[in-house]
Amino acid sequence: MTLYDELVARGLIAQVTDENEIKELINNGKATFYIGFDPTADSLHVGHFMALCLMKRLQMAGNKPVALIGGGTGYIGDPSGRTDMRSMLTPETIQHNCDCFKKQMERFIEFGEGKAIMVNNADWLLKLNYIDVLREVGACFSVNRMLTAECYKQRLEKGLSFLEFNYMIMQSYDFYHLFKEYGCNMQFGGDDQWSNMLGGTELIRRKLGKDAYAMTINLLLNSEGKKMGKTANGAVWLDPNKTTPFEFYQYWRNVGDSDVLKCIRMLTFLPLEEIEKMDAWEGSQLNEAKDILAYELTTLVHGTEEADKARASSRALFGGGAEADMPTVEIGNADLQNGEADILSLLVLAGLVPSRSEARRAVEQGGVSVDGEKVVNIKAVYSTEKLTEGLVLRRGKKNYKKIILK
RNA sequence: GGGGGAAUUCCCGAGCGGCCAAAGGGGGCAGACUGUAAAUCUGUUGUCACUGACUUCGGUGGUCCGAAUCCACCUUCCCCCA
Repeated sequence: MTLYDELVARGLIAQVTDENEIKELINNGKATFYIGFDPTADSLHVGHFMALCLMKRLQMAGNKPVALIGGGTGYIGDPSGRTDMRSMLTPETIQHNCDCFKKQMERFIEFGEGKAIMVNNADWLLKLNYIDVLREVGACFSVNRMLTAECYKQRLEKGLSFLEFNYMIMQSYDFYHLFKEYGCNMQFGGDDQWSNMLGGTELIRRKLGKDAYAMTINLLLNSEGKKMGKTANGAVWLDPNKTTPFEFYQYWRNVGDSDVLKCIRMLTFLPLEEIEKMDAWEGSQLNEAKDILAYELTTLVHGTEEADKARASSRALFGGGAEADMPTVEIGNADLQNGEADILSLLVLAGLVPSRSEARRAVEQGGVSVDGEKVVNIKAVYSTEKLTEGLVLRRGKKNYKKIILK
């Protein structure tokens, strides 16, 4: 099976500019391609992870990856797929985010001589001269055409600043620049990038009379059409300090039935034959598939050791086994009153609830247990002795913390 | 530059000068049912010393016994005309 066919089989490919030419290039390791990452946060997330995996797959097939960090485009903010304006980032934040991205990417992709290269578009975008750009590049773009691009359409209703309107031109300029500098002939990205990417191929054609290609991968959507990799508290991050390996594992362990196989196909490197077998699974058997998905991804992102720990904790908690590797919170005597602590304080100290009011509600609604026993009395107190031994607090079905007095 | 409108609790969005911690929906959380899934049903969703008190309705002052509701100024956003 060729690389291209595999990408199709995994459901990754969304749109391509010239299927035959792209097949020819990537299947034979002849592509030098780039994927851009704008430093909008201090950690990569699942969407970036998909792009990095794609990069890896192509690299394994002999293609040359260029990872572009958007230190320059970060100053503008991509309006694609957004209904509101992005808040402007300060230069310091952008720099910091770029550094974070760089570190994380190095874990997934091999950079160096003859391998992947990393570039930052700040290096060429920031020193552009406005008038020069207008004459050289601006002349190649038709505002009429740009306005019909999908990414601007919805913003025409809500308002689009001139700053953001220029994003497409900057991204196109990147492609043009990389084409000239590194012979970069392809650009990949999320499907929301399609119009921006076409801008680049178009610019290259106009300026240089040469062909370059673009290909987008499907965004990871759940069966309801919502973007995956998001929780109520924000994104699922790759940075273990922002999303712990356990939380990361749990996110994937808890995906909906209808999304498991799709996720395995798109996000893991498991052979397709193996995935085909799982396709027949139904009902509670899918739990096994979810376990595989969670374990595979946690391994890819955090390494085998962390994945093993996360899986062990998860099984212990939900399988009723031992309390292995439970997140633990230490408290001191200063947190006690008269040598004891009441349940509400403990819940707050453990970080299981944000306030005493929430703690009260949780207890009143029967959602709290200590060492496996449901707590109904909001005035329940625990002695120094018990606390020294450690208590396992639980709020709801999925939130556990061990609390211990030091 | 001229004219008009809007800013409400996580989001959307009601809100008569007292009965407003503020309708309704979404989302979140908890419970039941389950497979750590989905769907459904129920409760809950500012804080605390919790049958009471305190702090919230863009900001600052003011009117009033009393203001999210009235007035002034400021800030921000949107729309129409140029």
